[in-house]
Amino acid sequence: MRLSQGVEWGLHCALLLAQAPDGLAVPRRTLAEHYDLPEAYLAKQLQSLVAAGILHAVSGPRGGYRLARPPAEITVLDVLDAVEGTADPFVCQEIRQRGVIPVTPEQCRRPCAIAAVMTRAHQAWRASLRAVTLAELAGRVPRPVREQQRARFAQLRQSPRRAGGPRSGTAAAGAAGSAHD
Amino acid sequence: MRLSQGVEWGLHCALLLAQAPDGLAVPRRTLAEHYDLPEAYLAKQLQSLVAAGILHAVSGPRGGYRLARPPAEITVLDVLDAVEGTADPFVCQEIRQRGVIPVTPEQCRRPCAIAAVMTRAHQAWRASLRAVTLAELAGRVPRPVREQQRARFAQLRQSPRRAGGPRSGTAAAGAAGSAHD
DNA sequence: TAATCGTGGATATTAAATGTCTACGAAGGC
DNA sequence: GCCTTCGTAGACATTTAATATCCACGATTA
Repeated sequence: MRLSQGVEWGLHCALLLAQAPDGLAVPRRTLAEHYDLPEAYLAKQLQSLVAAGILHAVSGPRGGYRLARPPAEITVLDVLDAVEGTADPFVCQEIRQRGVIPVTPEQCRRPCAIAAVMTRAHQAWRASLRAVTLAELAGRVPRPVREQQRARFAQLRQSPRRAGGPRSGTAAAGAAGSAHD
Repeated sequence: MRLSQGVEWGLHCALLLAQAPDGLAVPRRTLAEHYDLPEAYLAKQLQSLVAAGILHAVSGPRGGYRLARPPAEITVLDVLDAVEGTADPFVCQEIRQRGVIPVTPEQCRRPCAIAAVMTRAHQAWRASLRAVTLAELAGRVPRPVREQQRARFAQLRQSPRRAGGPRSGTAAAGAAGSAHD
């Protein structure tokens, strides 16, 4: 059992957008560069978040992605459900009914105890993720990291192209110990 | 994210063994027929349970599998860990450190909040599974199903071969509404 | 000694995750 | 109106894991 990469990508991108000023749209390329992710594949993951109503996509110049609602109203579970789906990782195949001597459907009115236990565990997992919002996560971002991001967003507002700034000029400064999250 | 079939197989087989009398060993073929599972692949899953110290394998004629310890001392989590491993389904790739402006390792002394949230959820999931033992699950098996199994185990003790009994003779009776779990 | 078992490894098959590419439509600036 | 910057949608290719099968081998018992 393993969660796809899209979960980490989606959570980090959503968390980054949660720290963007008001309604600023962040282009996909900027997000991809920020975390060194394949832009084309990231597009797929972000589409899921848009379809789920977590992100809002803006077309055209100065376009990009922004949160569809306040960070305090988006839980980690919301992002998980959008990227991974809401299905229980345990899929009961009812092998009780398949054997040499199959259980009759009447005896299966109540789902088998095993499936019940697995479902309860899944609910506990979901409840834990539902208890945390993007706003709370944003509050835990270290101050220096947050300020670095603020500068990045400012750049974005001024020059619509090459959101990371001139690559050659900032290479030295970037390697000197800047931070993001 | 999805759990492998082996989880359901392992849980059902362990639950069945939990209902077997004292130290009776149940051959793999019997288990496979009981749930209509591919015997060769089931062997792989059972090996994991043996390696984890949950099952004990007995070689030779009258051999098979039995629980390595009392059902009350085997939790659902034990089986899950044996079959699926104990790894967190969320693997943090620390994409914070990979971007155009990487976060310095010093700023990552504390694991990123996102990973922390995911880990906590995983712990909640595990705690939920750890709270249930095979003995408790066995107690929830319907009475008629349990008695059917008792008869099956008795057959096993008497005739070492063809644990399911003569296939042709029991076909009609088997379809008439017998039960197992 | 022969028959019944489980073990371990090699191998094939299938499904899903991962990643890329291209044509297209939407929206703003000139 | 036209062009550029964007996201969208779908068709692919690639990689990895799950699923499954098979066989030679050792252990055990009648």
